[in-house]
Amino acid sequence: MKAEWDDLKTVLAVARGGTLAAAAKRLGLNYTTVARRIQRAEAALGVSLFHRLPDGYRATDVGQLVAERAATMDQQADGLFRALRGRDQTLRGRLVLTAPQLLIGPHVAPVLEQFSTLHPDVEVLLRATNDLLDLNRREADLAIRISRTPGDTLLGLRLCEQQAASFATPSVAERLKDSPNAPVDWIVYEQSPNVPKAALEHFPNNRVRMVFDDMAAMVGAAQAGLGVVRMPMFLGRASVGLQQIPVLPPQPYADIWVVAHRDVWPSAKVKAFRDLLVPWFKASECCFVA
Amino acid sequence: MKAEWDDLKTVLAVARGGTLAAAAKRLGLNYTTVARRIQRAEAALGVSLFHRLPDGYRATDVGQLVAERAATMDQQADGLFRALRGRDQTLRGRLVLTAPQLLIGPHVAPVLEQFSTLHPDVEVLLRATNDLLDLNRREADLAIRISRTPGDTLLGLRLCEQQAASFATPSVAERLKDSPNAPVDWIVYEQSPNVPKAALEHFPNNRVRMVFDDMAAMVGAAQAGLGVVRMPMFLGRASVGLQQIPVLPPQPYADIWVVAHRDVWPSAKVKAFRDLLVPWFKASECCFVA
DNA sequence: TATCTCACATGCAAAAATGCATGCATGAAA
DNA sequence: TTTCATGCATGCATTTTTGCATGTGAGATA
Repeated sequence: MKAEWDDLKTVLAVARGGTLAAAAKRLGLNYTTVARRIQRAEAALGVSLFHRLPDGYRATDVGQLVAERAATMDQQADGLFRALRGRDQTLRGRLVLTAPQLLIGPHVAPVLEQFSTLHPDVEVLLRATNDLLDLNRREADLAIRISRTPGDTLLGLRLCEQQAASFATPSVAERLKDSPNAPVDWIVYEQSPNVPKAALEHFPNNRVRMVFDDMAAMVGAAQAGLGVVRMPMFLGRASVGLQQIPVLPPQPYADIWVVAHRDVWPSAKVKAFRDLLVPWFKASECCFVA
Repeated sequence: MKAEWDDLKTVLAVARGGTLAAAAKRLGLNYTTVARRIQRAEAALGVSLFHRLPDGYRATDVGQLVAERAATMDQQADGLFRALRGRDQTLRGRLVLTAPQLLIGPHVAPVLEQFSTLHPDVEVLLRATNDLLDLNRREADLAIRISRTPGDTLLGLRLCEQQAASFATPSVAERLKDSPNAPVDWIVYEQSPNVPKAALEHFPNNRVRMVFDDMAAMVGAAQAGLGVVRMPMFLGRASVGLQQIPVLPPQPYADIWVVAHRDVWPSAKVKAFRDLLVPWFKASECCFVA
């Protein structure tokens, strides 16, 4: 009959995670604690909320109902925390950023250094991932994304346009120049697993040699001389041992955006970071296009 | 960075109550605990939520914001708990009723006895008050009310119509009969502090002798011979030492309703109680009208 | 069949939250 | 002025909650 809201939150986490361990991880608790909170909630409500299965907890009908309501409470709480971050005008405390791994080294790190020098009391936490972290759930305050759409509830600024081209080792380039009709070996990205159409114009003899699901690995494969990779200009130029080859003429690629939830956008820390990021990318625009 | 939802709930309670003690009472906690939760919330959010004033806690702007969001979370939680009660099909556990004090003795108690005999595993908690308990907030499952409107989000059944009339002691009645033109002394209710208009037709010589804010006290005053009281038929008839007098002919009075929140309405316990209550009032309708 | 992993239950010790008693400040009443 | 009531802060003992270590059972793998 006592602490109820936190128990509801716990029920939601277990319903979402499917196991005690997953829920505990998300909540930052030990799974034992989660198990006991579920027990307590069930005792307090007088109903069973989960089926105990060998491979985890599955919500009962009632559990589902509770989880749904708790989910809307969760949205409210998220909205509140976002609003609080948004009106935070201090330049102290933590700022959570996320950016694609491959963009960070060459083009974000310098901004990070500037920022931390200018605002030494801000602790920057950088999540380097291609996953789209949920800015609604405050998984990050600010995201740098390579994408054609900034999002729905999000605000964004386009940092710069981008182009993609074909890159390979000098030896591969040499071979291509010597025998233009020899087949071109491609290493392609899982999400667009075909030879780019524009390549077919001048080099009709193409074939897919490998399909990768990770761009960093593709860079490595290209560096090892396994074939040609279509990648953003900035990446090919920043990868030692690779050079642009004329198989694929420079073509439009998804732009680079900085986005944040509209609630969080006005926060001083977020604004301060944007204020460094935007001119930096404007200045280095030439790295991204031919 | 840990337990947050319960702290939000606490912030809401303090913002509503104005003092730690009031919030603690509502939450069923010691006020010390409430104070510490507020501290914790302020530390976690890094902002001040309340002004510490000599006469209590007053929310800051941010505190207000937090309280508002927490209020909508609270509504969600209430909705959830109501939904859970509504789908509870057991005839065990607690059932919370509320009814006007004066109606309980003569006309609700017999139903209570029937009910507890039929369903011995249900623990009935009766809140005897004229306050309109908030059925949205689950202050009661089921309410018996004397009112012209069942409410907005509530469902209701009209148990019976009612009439009011004038009552006094036999000696007062005697005096009236002997000298019809002598002034009639009224004890009136604060909420309609005038002599009923219908009384003026046959007895033009009326005056307000006293104004009371409590109907039970008015019954007592009438029994002590202080004057004439307009009251519901059932009450006058059930009060020893009082008799109906012809000053005020029977006139319509607010009906008696049984109401519950629409979410809670289908609960087995609520339904079982209604199923006894409705026929009982139908059978005793004659007590309420002339 | 033996072994490994995963998910969970349970007992116990550490950590945290809670309640109580006491003391202080303010404003109202005697 | 003194006294009382209200509202809150703080120190300390108790209760509750939490985390860790260990053990169990189901299913996959060798």
